[in-house]
Amino acid sequence: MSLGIYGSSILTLDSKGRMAIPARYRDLLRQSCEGSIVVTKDPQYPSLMIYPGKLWKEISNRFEDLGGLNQKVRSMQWKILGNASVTEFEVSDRMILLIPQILRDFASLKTKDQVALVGMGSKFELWNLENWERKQAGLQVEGEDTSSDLPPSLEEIPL
Amino acid sequence: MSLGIYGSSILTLDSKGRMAIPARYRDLLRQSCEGSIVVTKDPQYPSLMIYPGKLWKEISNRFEDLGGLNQKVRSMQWKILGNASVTEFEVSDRMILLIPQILRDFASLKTKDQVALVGMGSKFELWNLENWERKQAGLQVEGEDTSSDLPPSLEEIPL
DNA sequence: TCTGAAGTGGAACATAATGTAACATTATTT
DNA sequence: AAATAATGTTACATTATGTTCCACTTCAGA
Repeated sequence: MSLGIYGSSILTLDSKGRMAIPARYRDLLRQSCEGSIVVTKDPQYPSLMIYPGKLWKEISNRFEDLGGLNQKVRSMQWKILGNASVTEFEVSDRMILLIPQILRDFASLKTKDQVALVGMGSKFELWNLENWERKQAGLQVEGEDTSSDLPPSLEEIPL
Repeated sequence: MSLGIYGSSILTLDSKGRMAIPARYRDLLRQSCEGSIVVTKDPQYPSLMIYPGKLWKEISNRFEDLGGLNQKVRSMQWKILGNASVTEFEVSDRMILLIPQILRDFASLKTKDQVALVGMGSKFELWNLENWERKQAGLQVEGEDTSSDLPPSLEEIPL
């Protein structure tokens, strides 16, 4: 069942690469993050996925259950599991999220720069603002990889 | 089953981009919005869709269930889910709706300007008045995108 | 142990969102 | 036709929110 996380916000990363989760999402997240939020790479586009802890557990388990003998599965596992950054939350927290430098580089997010945080139902995507606007306009962006057709076992995972 | 929301109204956005839902729709909405109303982009025309909460839950769940590994599905999710603005209502409320700036820009709605709110059965459309009049006259408007053919999984969703 | 870099936390500021009340216009009733 | 009620719009006051600044902590390597 969906968490009801929708809409996009323009935010700025501070000088250390942190951002505040917009207030309207905080209650929703407290109910579903189970104390943690996970940021990882998007497998197809130069953007980041932000999962509430509970959903992350489901999705990461699905990937692990697939085993590692299929090439495409394996590289998807590297991308999703191998880049995940877990942040612990106190319930009372103002929900400030540090995006590690490796992930900022991957998505072209610079400190003191504007980013787009996009609610996609039960998770967020985090985009460089310029790239997000290009995708909205139907254009391609540097670093996207939508070439490979995926095995059915992967297509079933509600990433 | 249809809600019976029909007809069009000419309204004006206030200086902050808000509008009051016309009184004649309010009772209908209270019965079907389940405490919330959702505004999002129209996928084909430069206008906005306004859904009562209950219908939004059905539609958004359909999109989320499709997963995110297909390109065309993903970009439709971006458009519909990623741009949705959820407004909570108290039952006794006067039903004033803030249209976020990103959505106003998309549909060319300026503050202190006239707009057309069009009842389409179970949802509304919100148009720049000039564009609405052009469409009534059978003309094209800037920002239309009716080109792309969609995968069957998307065509089935009663947007 | 010292030093520098990276991460964390609190408070203050500016701005945006929200709520309230009054006004003007339209519709309805007597 | 006049009076009353309902409705949409405007203006102002209040609250909430995101961002910045600065001080403090932690950790790794010299």
